[in-house]
Amino acid sequence: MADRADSFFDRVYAAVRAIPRGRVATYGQIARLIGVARGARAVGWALRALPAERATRVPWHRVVGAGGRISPRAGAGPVLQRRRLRGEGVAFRQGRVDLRRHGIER
DNA sequence: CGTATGACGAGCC
DNA sequence: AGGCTCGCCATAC
Repeated sequence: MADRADSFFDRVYAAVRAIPRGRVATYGQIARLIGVARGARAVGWALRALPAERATRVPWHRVVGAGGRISPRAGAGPVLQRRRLRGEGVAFRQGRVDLRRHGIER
């Protein structure tokens, strides 16, 4: 079918949807997974373009910044993200996700 | 087509 | 440790 996974955004969404429940990936890892090694920033742009945070099937909350930090941004996103992750059993250490335990494999 | 923007990231001070 | 700058990438305008 026609090409839906051809655009950069869709490739990002596909990769994010592949993150297992209870685990997290960094923007940089997503970028690498879709073949754009230095496109971490663009990954963030793609997630930002998602419809309402609650009205998407893309588990955007499983994507965090390098080191496991939740990227600060306007709105209740960060709070919701942390809440959802904790709901999946993801452990935080000083405001940061413990990537050693919940990070995806590289 | 040039400039601005942003949910990044690594390096430097 | 914490904060700032610079480089990267894909869009928006």
